[in-house]
Amino acid sequence: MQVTITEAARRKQIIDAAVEVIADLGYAKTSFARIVERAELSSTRLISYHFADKNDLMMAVLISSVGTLDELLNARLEGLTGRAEMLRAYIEVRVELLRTHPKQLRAITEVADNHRAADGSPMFAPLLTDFRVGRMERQLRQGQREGVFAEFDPAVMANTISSAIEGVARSGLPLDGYGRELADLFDRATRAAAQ
Amino acid sequence: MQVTITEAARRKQIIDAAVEVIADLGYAKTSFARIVERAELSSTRLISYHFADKNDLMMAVLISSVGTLDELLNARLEGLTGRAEMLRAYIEVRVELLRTHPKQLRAITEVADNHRAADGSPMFAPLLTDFRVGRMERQLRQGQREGVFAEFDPAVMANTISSAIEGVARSGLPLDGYGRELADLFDRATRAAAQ
Amino acid sequence: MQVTITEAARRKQIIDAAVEVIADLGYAKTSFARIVERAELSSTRLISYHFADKNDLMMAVLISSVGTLDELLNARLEGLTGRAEMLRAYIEVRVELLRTHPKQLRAITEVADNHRAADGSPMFAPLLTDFRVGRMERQLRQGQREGVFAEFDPAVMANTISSAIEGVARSGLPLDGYGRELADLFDRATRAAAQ
Amino acid sequence: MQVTITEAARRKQIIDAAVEVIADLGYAKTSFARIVERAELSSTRLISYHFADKNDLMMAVLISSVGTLDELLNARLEGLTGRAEMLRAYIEVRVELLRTHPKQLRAITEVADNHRAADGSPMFAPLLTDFRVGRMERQLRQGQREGVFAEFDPAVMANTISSAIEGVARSGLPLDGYGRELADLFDRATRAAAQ
DNA sequence: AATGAATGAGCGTTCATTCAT
DNA sequence: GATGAATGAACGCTCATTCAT
Repeated sequence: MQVTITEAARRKQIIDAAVEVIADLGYAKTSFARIVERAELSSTRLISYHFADKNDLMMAVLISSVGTLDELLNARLEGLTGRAEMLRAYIEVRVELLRTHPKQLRAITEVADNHRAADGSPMFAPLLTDFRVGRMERQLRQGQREGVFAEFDPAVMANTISSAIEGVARSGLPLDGYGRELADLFDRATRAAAQ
Repeated sequence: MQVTITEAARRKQIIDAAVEVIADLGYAKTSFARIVERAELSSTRLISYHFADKNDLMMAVLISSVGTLDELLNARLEGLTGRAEMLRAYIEVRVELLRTHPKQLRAITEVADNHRAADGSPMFAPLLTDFRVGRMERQLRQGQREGVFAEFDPAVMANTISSAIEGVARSGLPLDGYGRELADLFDRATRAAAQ
Repeated sequence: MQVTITEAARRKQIIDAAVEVIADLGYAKTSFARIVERAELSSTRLISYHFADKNDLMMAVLISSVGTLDELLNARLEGLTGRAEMLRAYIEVRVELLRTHPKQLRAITEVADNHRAADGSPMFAPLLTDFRVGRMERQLRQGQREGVFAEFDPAVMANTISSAIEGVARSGLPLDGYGRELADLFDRATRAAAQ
Repeated sequence: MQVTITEAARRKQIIDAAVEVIADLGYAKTSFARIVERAELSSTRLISYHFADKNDLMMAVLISSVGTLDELLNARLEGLTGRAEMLRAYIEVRVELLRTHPKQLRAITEVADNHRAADGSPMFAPLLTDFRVGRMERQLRQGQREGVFAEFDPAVMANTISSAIEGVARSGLPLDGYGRELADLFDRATRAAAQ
């Protein structure tokens, strides 16, 4: 059961089509049939062949999209040292990703919000939230210790920043300037008084 | 043609069951069959009898939930005069509603985010967003004119506040103190320098 | 259970709406719901109240339409004596009815052709055909005895004339002149050689 | 994408069963369930697997039936040269087909007459009529130019012949001799005076 | 003379998945 | 590495009809 090059390419093709369908139609209207149309495959059988089940495919979509974006994000943030500087950069890059990778971002949200177990419990949302928010919370807490940031609940602040960024797409507002504006906003909200 | 008492009661029964199912299972897993189970009706036929189609039911769910919550919200905000005071109260009440009306709030989000036309375009989300955000944006703009609020983009700020509130549920954080913390956060982010 | 004026009026209202729906949508797409829309009634319940079942309504549609048209037809034919003259007039009037009563004619055809018992056997078609064709066949036979018509199978001729008239609507050809042309055609086909 | 042997056989099996059901029960009472019974398939799902939707199946029924019969018809008519001779042969063969292929003929009529778009407009009838009648009209017109046929409106005559043939089945009359009788009839109706 | 409320059965269609090559 | 063929279950929706006033 070795993974050949073709196998990997096929999986990527299917995942990419799934990302597009999810971004365009939303999770609820996404089906194997729609993905097959988008990827111009012969039948849904091919998806079942390469992925154990729908859950497996959705996980792959999530891993692929999150992986791609986190890699870009990390590349853009490396080398930054100051906490406030990092926060600003993080927000601006996240908003910038909306312009360069809107489909992946939509797909991540759709899958995380809507993919559930049979009993209705969300499968990926908690992990994803922990992943994103947990990291930021630690940064904020460290910044408070360093005296860069004011007193506030780091968990609430981290979650608020995360939600604010997710909310950018929903707003339909023009993206130019949005990142800077948002960075300014959270700078005011976090900055220690006598910086 | 005219709405009888029995008819209204049945509709309410179905809508309430729908709200619960949507809140518990999410929009994608909600079906007439699940609603029938929850409401202990005889068959899905009864839903089709009282609502033209799925779209009609979802609209009713939205109108019912938004109406209930907005009524409560307005009751709690009336009599407040200062812009900053109003903003604080708005945020705290919205968070408080999460404790008292979690199902309605979840249902609103689920339906607004996921109910779409056949081509995938959202049907209710834009209206709902305009409604909520537009009102707040006008308040912020007025506050800036009055010198209560600092310089910032009111559209971005309104959208950020709205997103932040919607993100509370997702966080899974304890609600006590969350409202106050969030109010403090946006107070710092909006307040004019000469406080 | 006396038949009041209102009762009769209501039945007529429903029958007329049914005729229109059948003519417009065809028998297969006709339902109580569509008739209710057309007649602007409150619910299908009203149809079930005035007619025992679908079969009863369809019978009423047929009786009403056939009755109306036969009355007109007979009025136009009375006083004619010559067999050939009568045949010509019959054909021309039948074609003329297409212009003045297209809906009734379509409804008759639709119901006669498509309304069936549960086992698929037609319910009205044979009677209607017998009624129309039988009468004409007797006229033709009499004309042959009188030496006005040539030798031909009267049953086949009667059925052919009937079919030809029914086929006018299907042709989509302009009606002016069609009746005369058809009358000429069957005059040539029936006329004795040395008239 | 490509049509396999099994696929073609299955489609044929379903189409043939559909033809029988339509011929026996009529279009309005035909459903996937009835076809499944006739073809002894496992479930209606199998029909949906092989045909995009009901419309697709009906089109296939029409194409299959019309194709089969036209092939037979053309084979029987080839080699004939005289216009009058051709007309006679055409009519007689069409009537003969009623004996050998009654189900296909009924199915064609049922589908053409009753299959409609959502708004009630017929989907196949106009094309089918044009196809059949148009061809005959051209033959008649040519015959007139050649002096074989008398003066008459070729469009009306073509439509009348077509209707007369369609009306044979409806008559319930014995078929032996019917074809010849009908051919004689239209021979008299079309033949030029100087025969 | 009419209505409100409800219903069982059936419709065509779509879902992700599986068997057998 | 891929496919053809098929499937059980569920979907939202419409049908004519009935019960109880």
